[in-house]
Amino acid sequence: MYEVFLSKVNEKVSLTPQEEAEIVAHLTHKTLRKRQFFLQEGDICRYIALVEKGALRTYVTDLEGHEHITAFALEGWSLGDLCSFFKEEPATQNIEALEDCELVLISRPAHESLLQTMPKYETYNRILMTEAYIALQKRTRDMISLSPDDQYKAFVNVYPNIVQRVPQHMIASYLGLTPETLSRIKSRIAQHR
Amino acid sequence: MYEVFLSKVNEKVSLTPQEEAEIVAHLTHKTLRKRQFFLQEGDICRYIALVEKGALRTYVTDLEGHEHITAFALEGWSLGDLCSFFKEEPATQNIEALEDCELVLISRPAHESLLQTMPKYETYNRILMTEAYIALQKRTRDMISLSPDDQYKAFVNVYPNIVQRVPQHMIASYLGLTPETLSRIKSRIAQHR
DNA sequence: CCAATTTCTTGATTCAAATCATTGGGACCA
DNA sequence: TGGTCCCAATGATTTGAATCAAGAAATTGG
Repeated sequence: MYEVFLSKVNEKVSLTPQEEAEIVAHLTHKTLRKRQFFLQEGDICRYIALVEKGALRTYVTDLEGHEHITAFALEGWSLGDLCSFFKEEPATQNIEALEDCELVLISRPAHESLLQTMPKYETYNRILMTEAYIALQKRTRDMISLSPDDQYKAFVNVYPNIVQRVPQHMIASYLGLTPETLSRIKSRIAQHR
Repeated sequence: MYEVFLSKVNEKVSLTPQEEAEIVAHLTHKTLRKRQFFLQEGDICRYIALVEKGALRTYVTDLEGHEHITAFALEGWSLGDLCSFFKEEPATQNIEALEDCELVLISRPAHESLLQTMPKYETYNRILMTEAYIALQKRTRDMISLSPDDQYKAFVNVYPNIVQRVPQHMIASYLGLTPETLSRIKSRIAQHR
């Protein structure tokens, strides 16, 4: 039931069976139906989730009430409003299931406890955060320096599986475009080959 | 000479004098003249820097050769192309001094050595990366959801000291605008009060 | 299986920012 | 002192994406 989580940790630091058991003892499990929310703006994010199965989207709402998707998450990806989780402030992000989902959760107390008692867990988190930062920096760079066409091409290359599973207008939202513009970009790209 | 670095670490984990000495033994010092580069695209980023004094900008170059500033750094801020630093790949970022600078450097071997031998250093890094990730996420959210006017206002509120020290066209570049547009935004904001 | 809803595409129009172009103000220096 | 360079401000024009609008295709649910 917690294989995906453990295999993620084992990718970075190798755990003994005892350590695996210790971690599992701190985890809980949750299922979500399509369109259910894992987190809503204004609530406090009490858990970080890892996706065992399914797909979700994270989005924020701007002053005019428009939604902007900031992230997708598929199997093996982590989720949560870190700012809200660590500072116990109201979340600014919404996280919604796009398909029926199986999640593994870790609460703040469980997280802190593991950090205290298991150096490998802290190492895992340091590496995880470093990689997440690098990935986000890369995405920010692409947003800034690529044309919409190239952004879409990059997106398709990096996340071909998401393109299959997520409606086009959500990908448009993620890329900061209207659905119409993305549609035109696609036909433009199709032309030039 | 290394007070700024040590005080940054001490903010997150409190060090004994011995630990402070151990860290300092792994650091080096560097001065940079205005317009000198700390890092150039294509080079491998061998050091992470902390700014003791001065100001720098990080920028990337797009396919058409246009520069896009992705970050500024003032006293107490950290710098470097993390992707290049950890993977020993050519850097995609350029880091240039905007004023004469004093930097404290840590090399990859020194960093790894401290991670191995000093749990507090690992804890410091985990917290640092987590905060950096949260801050970058916030910036990305603002880029996506705020109007250019609000983005500029937010920038001025968060970094009033940068506005003083950095030419306007660089702030425009950071915000993803042309200098002309930023100039108009400023006069628009001045009108409405 | 069919009706309802959602999703995608395509066209016409509008609008905001980029681009192009000019001006004026300092700073620095011979 | 006059000249050059750099920077900011402003005006005129162009351009590319958003918006508005409509219809076709696909999915969903009863």
